[in-house]
Amino acid sequence: MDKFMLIDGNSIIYRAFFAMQQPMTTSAGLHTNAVYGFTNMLLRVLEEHKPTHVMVAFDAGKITFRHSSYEEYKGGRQKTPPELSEQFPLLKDLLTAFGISHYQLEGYEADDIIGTLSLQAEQKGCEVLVLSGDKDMLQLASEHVRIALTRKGVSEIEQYGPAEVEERYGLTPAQIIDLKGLMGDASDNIPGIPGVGEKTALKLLHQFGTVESVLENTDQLKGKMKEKIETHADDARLSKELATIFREVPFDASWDSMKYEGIQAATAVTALQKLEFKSILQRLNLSDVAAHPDATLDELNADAESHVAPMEDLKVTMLDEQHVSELEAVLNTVDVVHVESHGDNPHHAELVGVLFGTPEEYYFLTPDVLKSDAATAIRSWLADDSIPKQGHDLHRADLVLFWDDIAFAGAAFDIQIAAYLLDPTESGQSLSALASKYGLPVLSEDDSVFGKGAKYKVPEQDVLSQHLARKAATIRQLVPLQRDQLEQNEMTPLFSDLEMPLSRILADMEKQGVAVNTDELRALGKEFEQQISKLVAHIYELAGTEFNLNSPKQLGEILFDRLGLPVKKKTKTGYSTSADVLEELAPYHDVVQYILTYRQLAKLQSTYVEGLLKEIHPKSGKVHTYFRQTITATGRLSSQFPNLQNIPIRLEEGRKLRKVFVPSQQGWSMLSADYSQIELRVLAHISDDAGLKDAFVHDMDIHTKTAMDVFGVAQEQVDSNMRRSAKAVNFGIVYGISDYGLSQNLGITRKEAGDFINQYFDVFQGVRRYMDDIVDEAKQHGYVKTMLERRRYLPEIRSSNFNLRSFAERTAMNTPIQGTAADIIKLAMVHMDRALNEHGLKSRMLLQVHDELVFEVPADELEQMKTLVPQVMQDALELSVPLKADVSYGANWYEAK
DNA sequence: ATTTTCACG
DNA sequence: ACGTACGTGAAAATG
Repeated sequence: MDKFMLIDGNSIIYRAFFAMQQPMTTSAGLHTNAVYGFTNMLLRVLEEHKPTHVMVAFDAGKITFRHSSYEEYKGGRQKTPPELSEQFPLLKDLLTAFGISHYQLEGYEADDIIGTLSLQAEQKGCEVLVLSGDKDMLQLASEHVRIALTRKGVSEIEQYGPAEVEERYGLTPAQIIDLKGLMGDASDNIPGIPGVGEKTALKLLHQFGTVESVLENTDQLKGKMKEKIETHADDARLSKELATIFREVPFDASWDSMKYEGIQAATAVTALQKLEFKSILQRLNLSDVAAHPDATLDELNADAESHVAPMEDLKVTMLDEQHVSELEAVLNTVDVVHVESHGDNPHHAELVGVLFGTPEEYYFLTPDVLKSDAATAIRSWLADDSIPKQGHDLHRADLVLFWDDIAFAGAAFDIQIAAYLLDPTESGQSLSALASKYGLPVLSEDDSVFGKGAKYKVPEQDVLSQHLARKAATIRQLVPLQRDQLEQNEMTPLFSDLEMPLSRILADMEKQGVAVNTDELRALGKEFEQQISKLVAHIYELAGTEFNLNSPKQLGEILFDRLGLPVKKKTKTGYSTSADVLEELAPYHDVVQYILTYRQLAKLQSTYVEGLLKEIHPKSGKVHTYFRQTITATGRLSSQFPNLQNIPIRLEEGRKLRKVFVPSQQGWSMLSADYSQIELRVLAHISDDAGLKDAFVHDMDIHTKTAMDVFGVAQEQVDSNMRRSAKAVNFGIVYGISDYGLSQNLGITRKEAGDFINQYFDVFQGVRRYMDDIVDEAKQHGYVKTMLERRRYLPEIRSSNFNLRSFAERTAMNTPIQGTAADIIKLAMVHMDRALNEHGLKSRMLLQVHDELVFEVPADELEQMKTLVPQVMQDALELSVPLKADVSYGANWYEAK
C-alpha cells in the first residue's frame, strides 16, 4: 500500500530555526541552521517511515483567501527574520537535490495544500502521515491520516490519530476547529473569545460539541462568561472559519511527481557540500557515492554495511631493516607520504616516524630504520625532486627530515596549503578537522592519540602506524576533492605556480638560517641591562615603593591609586597603562617618562636579546625562523621561533639589534630590498584612480602629493604637519578607513577626521568608488579576492551587528590591497629563486618581511645583485603603475638600510 | 589559557 | 548609539 508523507515546510523550518539558535553559516555567510535542523529531521522520518510518496508544502504569497474575510489575519506577527527567510530557497534547492517534491500555491497556505492532498490520498486508499509543528493539523486526523507533531523543537515527534486526539483533548478531529474558534490563536491573530483559553474552550465543547451549538445555547451559561460569549459570538464564528483548513485547493501536480524512491546520493552529496553540512556528510561514504552516482543513499548504506571495509582494516606493514625491500619494491606506487613529528618548532621537532601509502597498502618506518643503510633507496626516493608527493604540511616534513639529515623534495600537493587557500580564516586545519569538514571517515585528533602537552607519549607501534595510515588515507581522499574546488574557484595557478613552489623556497631559506653575532648581541644586552637597572631604581624612588614594573596591574595601582594620576582609559580588567596612555600622563609626573623608557628597554631585552639568544640553533649557531604559509587571513607569511619579521627599526635603540644579523661567511654582505609604497601602488591599480595612478607614474612623494591635493596647496606650501596628516590618511585608506581610527591616530576629533576623509574622497574619487564597490561585492559574494584570486570569506559583512559588519567592511577594503601586495612579493620570491639558479649565483635569500627581501651576498656578486633583486621585484607583476624597490647593503642588517 | 603590551609591515 | 584603524608573534603576568 502507498504511504504518503506530507510535510508542512513552513511550520517545520520555523521550529527548526528557533530550536537551533546557535548561529550556523556557510563559509560564505549564508545562515543554514534551520535547513540543517529540517534536514536532520527529514532524514530521520524518511528512515523511520519509508514512505512511497513525499511532498513538502510551503506557504506562498503574503495574502491568502483568509485575508478576504479577515484583514488582520496573521497581523501583528513578527516579520520573518532575514536569517530565516534566506534559508527558504536553500531548503527548496536541497529538497530538489534529494529528489523530494515541494509545492506552493499563490493564495493558499501549506495547511490547505496538505489538507487537500491528504483527503485525495485517503480517498485513493493511501496511508497518510502529516508532519507539522502546528496543532491545527489535528483536524485532518482520520482512520488513514495520522498527524505527527514535532516537540522540543524538531527533535521529537508525537503521532496522533483520531484516538490520540480523543485521548488528549476529549474531542474528535473535527472539533479541533471549534476549539480554535473559541480560544483563538495569538500567533495567527485569530481572536477567539477573549478570556476563553484551552480549559474553558474544552469544557464548553465537551458540553455542547460545536461553536454553533455553544452560541445557540448561551442561555444555559451564566455570569461573565455568558456575557463575553454573546458579545463575541461573531468573533467565534469568524475564528472557526479561519481555523478551518481548506481541502479543495486546485492542485495541478501529478501523483507521480511526488513519488519517493530514496534520496539520490550523488546530487544530495553535492548539495550537502554546498551547505557545508559536515556532520551529515560524515555519515556517508563519499568514495562510494562517487563510484555509484545513480544509487540512493539507502542502497549505499546497505552496501556499506555489507562489504566496505571499516577503517580498522587498513593494511599497514611495519618495516624493520630486514624488510625495507618490501617498500622498495612498491615505491613507484607510493602516492602519499606522511612525516610524523613532535614539537611546535620544526627545527627542533623530534621525528616520530614516516608512513608511505600506496592505494593498496601502507608502510611504516621508524626514524632508525629510515636512517639505516638498508633504507638508502627509500631516502633517494624522498630526495628525488622529480617524484611528485602528496601530503599534509610537507614544509614541516621537509624541515624535520632535514635536521635528521634526510633530504626531501618533490612536494606536489600539500593539502594544508590547499585548505588554506580554500579558506584562509578556517583555523581548524588539522588533518582531522579537514577529514570532518569534507565528510571523510572520522580521523582521531593527534591530541587524543598522543596526548596533549606534557602528557605527549608515542603510543604502541601498531596504534601509531594505524593512526598514521588513516592520516595517509585521508590525504589521498582529500586531494581530488580539493583539486576540484581549487579549479572551481580558479585558484589552481595560485596553488600550483605560487604557493607550492614557495613552500619549498621558504624551507630552503629556513634551513639556511641567519647568522647572529652573539658577542655583539650579549654586549647589547649588557648595555640594556645597565640602563634598565638605573631606571628601575629611579622609578622605585619616585614611586616611593618597589613593585613589579612588568605587571600592568601593579603599575596601574601605583600610577592611579597611589600617585593619583588621571585615568584616561580602562581595560576590561582594570586601568590601561599602554604607551599612548602613558604619553598623555607624562606631563603630570616625572616617573611616567622613566616608565616609558623602561618599557622600551625591557621589551628589547626580554624579547630580542634574551629571546634571540634562546633561538640560536645548537647545530648551526644560527637562527632558523619558521615561515608559516597557512596562518594569515590575507595571504601574508608569518614568522616564528623566532619572529624575524618584527625586529626593531623605528627607534634607534632597538634598531641597533639589526647589527647582530650578519652574513654567514667572511667577506659577504647583507643585502636588503624593499618595495616602496607597495600597498598604495596596488590601491592605485585596483581602484584605477586617475590622481593616485598619476602620482606613482611620476614617482612623486605620495604623502606630499596627497597633502597637496587634499589641502589644495602647492608643493612648497606642504609643511611637515600636513604631510604627517596626509600620511595618516593614506594608512587609514589602506586599512579600511574610519573617522574614529583616524581621529585616534592623529589626535583630532572624530568630526575633523571625518571631514578630512571626505576631502580625501572628493579628490580621489576612484578610491571612493573602489571602497564602495568592494563592500558591495563582498556583500553579494560573501568573499573578496586579490589579483591572484586569493580569497577571504567575510560572513559577517551581512551581520545586523554594527560592529561586526563594520569590521567586515573594513576588512573587505583592506584584504584585496594587503593580499595583492602579499601575492606580489611571493611572486617575486619565486622569480628570485629561479633567477639565482639560472645565473648560478651563490647569494642566498634569507628573509621576507612583507615588503622586504633580505639576502646574504658574496662580494663578487654584490654588483649584480644590486640590480637583479630590485629588477625582479619590480617586474613580479605588471600593474597600471610601476612597482618600485629600493636596495641597500652592508656588513649587517643594520647597515643594509 | 587569557590578557596586556609592544615589536614589525 | 554602537567603539575600531589592517595583518602578525612573543613575553610576562595572571586567572
